[in-house]
Amino acid sequence: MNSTIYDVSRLSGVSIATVSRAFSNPERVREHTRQKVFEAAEVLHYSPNAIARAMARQRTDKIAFLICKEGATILDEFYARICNGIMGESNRTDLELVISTAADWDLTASNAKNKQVDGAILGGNARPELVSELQSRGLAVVLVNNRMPGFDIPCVVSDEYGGVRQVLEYLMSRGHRRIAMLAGRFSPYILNERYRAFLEIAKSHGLPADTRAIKLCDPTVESAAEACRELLSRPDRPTAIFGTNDILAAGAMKAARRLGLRVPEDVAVTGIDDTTVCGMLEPELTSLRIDGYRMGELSAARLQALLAGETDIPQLTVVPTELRVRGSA
Amino acid sequence: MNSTIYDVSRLSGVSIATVSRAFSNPERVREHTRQKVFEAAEVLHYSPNAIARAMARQRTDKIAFLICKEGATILDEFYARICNGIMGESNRTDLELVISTAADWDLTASNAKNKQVDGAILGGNARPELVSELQSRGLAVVLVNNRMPGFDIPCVVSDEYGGVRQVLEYLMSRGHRRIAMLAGRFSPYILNERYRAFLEIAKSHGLPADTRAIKLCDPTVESAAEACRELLSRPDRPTAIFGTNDILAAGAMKAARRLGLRVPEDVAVTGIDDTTVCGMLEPELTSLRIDGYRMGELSAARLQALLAGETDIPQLTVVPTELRVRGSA
DNA sequence: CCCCATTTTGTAAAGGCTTTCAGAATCCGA
DNA sequence: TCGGATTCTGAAAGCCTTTACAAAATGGGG
Repeated sequence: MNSTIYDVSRLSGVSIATVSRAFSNPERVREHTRQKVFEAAEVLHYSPNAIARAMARQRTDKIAFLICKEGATILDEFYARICNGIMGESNRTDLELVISTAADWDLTASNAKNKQVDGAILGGNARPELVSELQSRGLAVVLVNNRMPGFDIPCVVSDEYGGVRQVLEYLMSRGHRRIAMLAGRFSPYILNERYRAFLEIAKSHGLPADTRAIKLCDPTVESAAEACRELLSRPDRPTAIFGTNDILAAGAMKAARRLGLRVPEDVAVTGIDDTTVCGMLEPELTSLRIDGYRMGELSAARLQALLAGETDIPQLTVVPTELRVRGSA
Repeated sequence: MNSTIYDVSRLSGVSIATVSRAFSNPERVREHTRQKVFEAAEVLHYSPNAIARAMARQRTDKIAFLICKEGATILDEFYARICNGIMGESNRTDLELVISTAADWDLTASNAKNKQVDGAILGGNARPELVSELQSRGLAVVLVNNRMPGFDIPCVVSDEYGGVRQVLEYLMSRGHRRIAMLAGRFSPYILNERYRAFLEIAKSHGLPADTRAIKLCDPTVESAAEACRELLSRPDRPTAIFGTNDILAAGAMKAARRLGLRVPEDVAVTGIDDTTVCGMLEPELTSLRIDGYRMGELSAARLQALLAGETDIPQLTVVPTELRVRGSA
């Protein structure tokens, strides 16, 4: 069906070894010969068979993006952005990408083995055992939106601490002093970073921010609305609610409206992620942009570097955030 | 590193051919022998090498999902759902999935050739030439959320006509007579289906629905809000706005609010897709659920059937819709 | 014009599995 | 117990590249 290296060899009058080199190590074949080879290839519509190549090279040029997150997947806009970034970068470096959920890989070890990939990017709350398992199998591994102390592994994260500061300083600049954080139970890493940052920064600015100022809730609109109702019913009602993502912030806005409070006049609301929903809410939601696309790109680049055997790969890459001010705060 | 079929052969005392059969055609090897093989495999942590298998079989068990849509990708929640469905199904049937945008495949034919896949699912507005190209290359092709008359190809779509009817009949049951459709410039197929359905159904129910009742806009919140402003400023203002997706509906709600109109009292609003944003809007958005996940599953199943050489594969599969009534209408 | 150092090219052996074909083992009825 | 029909198993030929290793060609300097 498709022509092979032999066909090209025959037509161009050189050996298959030379054809092979013309394609994968052009500089190792003389200009004139290379020309002939490419012409023949052109005529025959030849292009190297990736499978055979993988077979011979013992390398697939294929990587996996594993989303380690209960329930959610690519449906989470933030992860979809990361995914997009990975796709962009891997496309650029000619790596093939397979996307999967960690669950799929955990279930059947055999399955995991079958998907022959050279490396994997683990997004979110990856289990350390999974990392060990993969590394011990000789795979290159990179973490995105997570860190794993004690592991020798490149991580790509956003500047959670700085981001929280941006939000808080903005709110303070608008005169807010009673600021509450509505924290979703996300992956431990993210939850912890934002929680800690909030307390530290609030404290350092002399805000009355003990742990009572932080309210945990499940990562759904309803749970957030419910939790926020409680917050807004306190005698010393907060003047600003800082949702740790846009969904929670939307829940906060709902709660406010149900209580007859106006946003942002009576209570300001901010989110994190800057998802598309921000522009659909009324008022539009002020949100901290986390550059998921860039995080994806960078993690793919790190993995690529790992595969290329580069040394001195940064163990930690931090992507800056940016506050997008809109009507809600 | 990894053990091979030879290791298993040696340890179990049978030939590699038998080991191979034990794994891919278990019924063709005697119970007793099979047992021995599996035990040895267990001990050696052997599992067949997918690359080598693909090489020998001349088949990759790998399929591609191509999103044919300018700009948007997996970031579009609806497509993410389709994608999820495809992932679920292909996981079930042990097919590997690569996700890509049509743009990536168009750019370099060579590239497309390199990704050796057995088949492809084209989502959205695929170019007929791309289909011909792929089919002529011997790939199995399936269309999802699109149809292509004149092509011999299975298509999986949602019941656009029925869905539009559900929405209109619901609105009419609530007493609405002046209903306007806010139609986004999506893929020609979808736009046309919804447009036509609206006109036919409205007409058949004696609604004053000429083409003036349909307003086209770009698929963004702002464009929708702008278009809707015009609709709502007419002397015979519509009492209901039927957005052809949730983003447009959100835009309609914005426009209404800007004009001081209450939703749903002064103007009812409905959307399509039932995306997560519905629950975040205030009031919550009544929307027509299109089962993207199911569409994905079914298209993967069709592709699988095609690959399995099955005959009598339905050329058209229609997935039913369901109206989710919430506060906005 | 020869010789040695360099490039360039070719030969042949993997790489791990599937599958055809033929021979070996097994089963069944008589 | 024997013959023939079945079912199992094994040897070997691919599948398409890459890559030592070795041979051939090329280029310069003397």
